[in-house]
Amino acid sequence: MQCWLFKTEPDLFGIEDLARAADQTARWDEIRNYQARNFLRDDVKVGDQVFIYHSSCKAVGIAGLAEVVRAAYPDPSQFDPSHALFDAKAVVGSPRWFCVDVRLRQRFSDVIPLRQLKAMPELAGMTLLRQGRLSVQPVSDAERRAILGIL
DNA sequence: GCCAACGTTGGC
DNA sequence: GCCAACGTTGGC
Repeated sequence: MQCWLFKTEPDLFGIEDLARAADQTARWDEIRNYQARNFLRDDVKVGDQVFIYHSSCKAVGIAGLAEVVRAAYPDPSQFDPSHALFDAKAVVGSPRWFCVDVRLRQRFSDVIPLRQLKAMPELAGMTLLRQGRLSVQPVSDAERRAILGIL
């Protein structure tokens, strides 16, 4: 079992939306970054755990935990001309962008603030803290335990 | 709103 | 393949 961190802007889609979704399950789509895409397409598997991270908002940090319930499939938004992220270069049968489905497992009573994560020596090497802009990223076992240990 | 860091595009 | 210009992310 691999663990991941997925970023999202809660003003657009946050953990509250995931909690309200049917079966608390939602498509994790609209990823348009190749490094993130490659992780989604090649490495994210059913049963993997996912920390849900809220960015660009008031309470920046980790909001909860989800689980992958469907592995990579073509992101439909790339083929939809009315969609803001429509990709004219994407070809059905040879898609560029992928998505997965996740189900909520646990909504943390409080968002774990980014500030607190930054202060933890165990997380000093974490991708989140080292690489600014990556919306799908692996979390090591030690990092996962350190984060869950906060709860 | 600012701005640093990083990714993408496109001319050559 | 280089690199300048431009666009986006995302914390503050």
